[in-house]
Amino acid sequence: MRLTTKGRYAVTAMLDLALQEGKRPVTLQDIAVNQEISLSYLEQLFAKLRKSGLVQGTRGPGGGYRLARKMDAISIAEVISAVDEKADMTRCGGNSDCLDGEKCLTHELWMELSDKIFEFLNGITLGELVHRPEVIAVAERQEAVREGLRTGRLKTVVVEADAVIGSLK
Amino acid sequence: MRLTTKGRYAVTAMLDLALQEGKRPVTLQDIAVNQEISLSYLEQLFAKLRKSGLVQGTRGPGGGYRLARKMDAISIAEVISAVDEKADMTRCGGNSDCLDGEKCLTHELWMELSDKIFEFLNGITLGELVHRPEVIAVAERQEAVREGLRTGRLKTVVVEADAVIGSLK
DNA sequence: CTAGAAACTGAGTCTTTTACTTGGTTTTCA
DNA sequence: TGAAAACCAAGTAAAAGACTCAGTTTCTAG
Repeated sequence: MRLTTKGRYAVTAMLDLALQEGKRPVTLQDIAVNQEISLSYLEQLFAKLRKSGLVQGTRGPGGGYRLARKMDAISIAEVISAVDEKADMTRCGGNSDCLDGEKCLTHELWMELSDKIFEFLNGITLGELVHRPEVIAVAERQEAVREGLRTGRLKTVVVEADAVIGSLK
Repeated sequence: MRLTTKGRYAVTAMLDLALQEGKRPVTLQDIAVNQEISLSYLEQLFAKLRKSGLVQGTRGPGGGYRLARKMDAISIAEVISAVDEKADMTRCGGNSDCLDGEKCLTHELWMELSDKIFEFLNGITLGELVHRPEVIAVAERQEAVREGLRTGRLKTVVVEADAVIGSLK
């Protein structure tokens, strides 16, 4: 899971689409002006977004792009990994075939972290960002749960978490 | 908060130090061999880590690097931002002085996400990664639960996430 | 029915970042 | 005192990022 300005461009562009949901499709020209980014570069990014099934384009005048799914069903992780080159972040391909104990241990630890980051971003949707008050609240509670686990206040936290979960239903 | 292979190098190198805590200081030569990365590049990364007060080097034979603080007091976010050029991810400098409403709205949303990611990585320490992988596992389950509750698809979510992760490797 | 608006495509270039190379100096230990 | 290590700085090669140009297709508004 890489995280660069390229991913940012993709996410903000997708947010642009989300914000115009319901209206006419959004042209890349519009986004290019909004984000101060070249039209052609955007076209390249959107080619990838389209191939990943996140976005749907219609040609001709009055055309443009729309989200292919509801914004609540599109996660940040999906958007970012759509435009990222999936370079091997471990150099041992995650195959754990670098038998040099020490080396592969750190690789394993890294991948654990990497997965965690992915899960985190996979748990946030465009919809949440757009309707943000709840996002922050939920995310903060989530953080509190984790924090509690680390510091050893396990039981109270679980109780709190249950309360939170209850309130979500 | 950027996240590239450079950040990965820094984090895994710090993990190397953490794993050797208590023993003799670790030489960059060792890390270079472990991580299959050039010595001089490592030196550059460690220059930044040292300037950020994360690491402490001792010269001469028998010398090397140690963590400057306890591993539980060093967060992943600190490590990554130590080696990252803090390029402006928003292009409006976060000053919200790009008055073009639409444009700055997406910037604001992005920064909200960006802050969230930082907080997330700031809440994970080297010590956690080294000592308590269980905690992270638990946190992952938590995330999956939350996701499931929101979308109503409880069981399938974990499976899907696994599939996505798999396709990235 | 047609002119133009948009999505699509691909090749090539410039820029920035990443990663490495080289060739040092200092410090400290054995 | 010689070697092992951290430190330092300048330059280069390679990769990724961002853009330019030059088109073609598709469709719709007029």
